[in-house]
Amino acid sequence: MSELTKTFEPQAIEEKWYAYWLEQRCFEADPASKKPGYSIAIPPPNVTGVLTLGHVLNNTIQDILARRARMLGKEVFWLPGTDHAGIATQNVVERNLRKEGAMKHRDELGREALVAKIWEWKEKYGGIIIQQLRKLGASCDWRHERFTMDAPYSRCVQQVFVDLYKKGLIYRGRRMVNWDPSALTALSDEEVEMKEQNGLLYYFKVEVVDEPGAFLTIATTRPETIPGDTAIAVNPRDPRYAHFIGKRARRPLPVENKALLPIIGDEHVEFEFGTGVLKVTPAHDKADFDIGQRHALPIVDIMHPNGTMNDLAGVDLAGLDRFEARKIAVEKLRELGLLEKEEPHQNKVGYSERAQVPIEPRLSDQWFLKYPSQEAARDAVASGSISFHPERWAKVYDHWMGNLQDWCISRQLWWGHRIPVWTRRFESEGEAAQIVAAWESGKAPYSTGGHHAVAGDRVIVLTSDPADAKALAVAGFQQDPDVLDTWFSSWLWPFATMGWPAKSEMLAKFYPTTDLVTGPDIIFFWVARMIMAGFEYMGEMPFRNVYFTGIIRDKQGRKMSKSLGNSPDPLDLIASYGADALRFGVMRSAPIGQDVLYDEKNVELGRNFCTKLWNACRFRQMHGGETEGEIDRSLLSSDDKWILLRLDAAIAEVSTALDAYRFSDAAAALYRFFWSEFCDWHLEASKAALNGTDAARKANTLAVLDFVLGHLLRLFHPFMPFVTEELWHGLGFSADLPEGQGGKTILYAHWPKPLGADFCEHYGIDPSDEAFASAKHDVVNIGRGLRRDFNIAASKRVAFILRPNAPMPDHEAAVLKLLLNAEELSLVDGGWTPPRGTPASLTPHGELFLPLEGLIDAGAERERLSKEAAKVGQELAKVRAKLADGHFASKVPATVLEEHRQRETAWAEKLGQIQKMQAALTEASPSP
RNA sequence: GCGCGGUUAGCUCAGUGGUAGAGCGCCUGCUUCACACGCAGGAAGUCGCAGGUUCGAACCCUGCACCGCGCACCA
Repeated sequence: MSELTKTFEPQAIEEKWYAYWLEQRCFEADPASKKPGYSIAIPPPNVTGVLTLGHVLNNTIQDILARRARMLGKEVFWLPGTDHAGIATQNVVERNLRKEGAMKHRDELGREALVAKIWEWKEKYGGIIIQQLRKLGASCDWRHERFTMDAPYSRCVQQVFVDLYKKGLIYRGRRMVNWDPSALTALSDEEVEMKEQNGLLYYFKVEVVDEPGAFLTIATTRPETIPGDTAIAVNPRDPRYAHFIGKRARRPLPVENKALLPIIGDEHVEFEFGTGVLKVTPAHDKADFDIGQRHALPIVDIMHPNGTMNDLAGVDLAGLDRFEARKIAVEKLRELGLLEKEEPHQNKVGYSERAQVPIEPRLSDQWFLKYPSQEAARDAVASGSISFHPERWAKVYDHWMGNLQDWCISRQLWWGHRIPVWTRRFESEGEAAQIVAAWESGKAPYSTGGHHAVAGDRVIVLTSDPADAKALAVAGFQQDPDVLDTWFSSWLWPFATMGWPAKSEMLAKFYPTTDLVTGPDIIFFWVARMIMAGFEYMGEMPFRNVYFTGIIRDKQGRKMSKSLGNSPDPLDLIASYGADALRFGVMRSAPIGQDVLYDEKNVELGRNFCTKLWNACRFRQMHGGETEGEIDRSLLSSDDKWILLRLDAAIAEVSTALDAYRFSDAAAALYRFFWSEFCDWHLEASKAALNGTDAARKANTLAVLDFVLGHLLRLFHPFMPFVTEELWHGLGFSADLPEGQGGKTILYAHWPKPLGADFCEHYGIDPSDEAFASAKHDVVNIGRGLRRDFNIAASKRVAFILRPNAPMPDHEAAVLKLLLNAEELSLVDGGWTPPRGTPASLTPHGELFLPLEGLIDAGAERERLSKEAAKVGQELAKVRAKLADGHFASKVPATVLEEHRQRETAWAEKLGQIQKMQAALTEASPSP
């Protein structure tokens, strides 16, 4: 037991204990343990990332879950790691290389050199966020840190690709995809964010050449794509236009190629929108592409991949950016006299989630996946086998699962898992078949587990074995240049990190994981896909519970962002307030299922709270004595019993809240119990005995304090690991405990159980004891109220007189005296009459008087009493009115009726008392 | 358009049928021997609006308004 310093300095103890925990190997999970397993796989942060408040929220929750599970006797495995985050990481490194002048464009470096540069960068900076998590106190098993591009992990990814291909679920196809013209890659539907745009709707007319003099007016938001139009469509049921179907119209742009377009009928066209006439651009719009397919229309692609117009767009537009081209196209239409009007129009445009540029629908060859194990994945959540918190996200999940679109998994990037597909074109189909036949009877240029297929004169080989690459190259095969969507690797996270495809002992012990803590924004990207992968490859769900955090916003409710500068650095906050303060502050303000409005005030509150805890423990320590002495039931005061009952309630409340993932409720319960109940009442009350002369009573009071603190520190530990560990040792709680139960560290101290009936019986604690102590609190509050009403400074020590309803033991009265800051508290019997006009108030323990020794201000007392009488009279009238209502008396449940009657009695008694005092006052000094 | 949240004190939020709550902020007093990162007090709310159910509604039902977020191929 070392002496606690006067002020709490978090920085010193944080470092000390984290090092201690690592050295003692406290976070290391043993798959051979007999204890029940508990596991969490961290949502791997982007390897380029730095810690944000979002990470703080997310990882604090995981740490609370992990630490509590440890205290509950589980074998805990919290798996840490990072994600290679394809586009984001490649962007960051490319930007840095350009800034350094190392390159202007990635083509200068070439694929291999750039990827090498990114690895270099990753080795140098990729550990930052991991180090930061340690500062926060995260109790991860660092021996198992994983990265989604570790060699074994990469192999898992490619093996899954090969397997899904063999199952016919992965295919290559020429389809409309979401094209990011800035990153020059395809994206999945989920990576496209729809944004409201204030744009213009342009009305222009086209001449119907087969009906001289007839024109059709078309409304479009994208006039720059006119050169790519290959038809005009109307709804065949539209009487205005049906008769034009089959005729031809002249496309106005490009001016040098005014092609004739067929007018076709298609149900897709809405009557009401615009003019009801649609220009069809199969190469640049998904819906138009579908129409094109239905009508076998040609596809004219008028754009380069980077979003600039190509030669097919015509001389006026070629080379221009698509938005610049829009302006020019409009000008041209105006010059041609074909532009009728333009009107403001609000529409939604897909943006690349990352690059924040508008997506261009583009026809390209990509790899697609039909999701596996859809049914099992959907059922698991619908049936509650996997439970979502808050539950409402299950509905969102279910809706998405019911409308699954094939997943575009190829990306035209360099950083990521290379698609494990090699192809070679042969002279003829015959030669291809011959080669393959030779492989089938002899030696193929790839290892077992690989797979090949023939498509005409092309032979395709899939293999996940990195050693095969050379052999295939020698055999003249070329690997697909694309990489896989990052999420195609992260969806394997819960098992690819634990040794899969081997049947590892980690998997046996810790799969499925227990809890997943993540944001609802990646419910489709990650959560849903992990569930499908889990069922497909492990035959089982990847996790049992999913807790969705809110999003951290600033005080004004805006998302945190670098550009707004409203995103504080958690490390700065830890430096100035301490990690425990940050954790507790954030958790206290993060209600389940709601966004968190971040305010530094919350961290300040956390800091104040840690300091208060520190000082309460110092207070205990300053009174010396033995740690955790025997509690003698015969010496328990009502305050002791009260705080034990409150502790019991707090244990239950905190445990229930944590079981239900209601972290802010648990934090609030801890706050209330410690501050309002323990410090404000019990600690203050205990001073009577601690500063008294009765040594036995003092020792017993300390024993109770220790009992409560010992439980309190354990309840707090998951929220505030550092300060609780320091105090645990500082107060000597670790001294007598076995190593695995709190002796070495509070980490393994048992999570408190509700005290229970046996405990209460053993110590002679009865629920009525709680009432007795609460009644004492009332006496104190009323006494302080009297002081206030008569303007007696809190520091001025006055005498109080109590006429108790029942005998009041000396040690109980001593507490009242102390809390009233009274010079003296005299107990008088029923026969005693106060000097006339003495301020008095009825308390649950009897009448309390404040004798003012001739200083009575009769006017003030009269005023006070009449104010109080009015208030009490009002309450009494309210409850009487209810009771007088016949409906009420006849319909209300007996308990409620009884409660109202008691209330009536209480108010009536109170009023009678006040009236008696008023009468006494009048006798003393008749009102003027 | 459909769906999901939300609307309670100046701010952030608890409160799911029976006497409106907490933290912060504000105001007053206090350096009282653990803590001024503190202590003791105080002011402050027609519980978004309108109906309905009920003896009784912040709470249940219906409708509406406003805020936020998803989903959806109206160009």
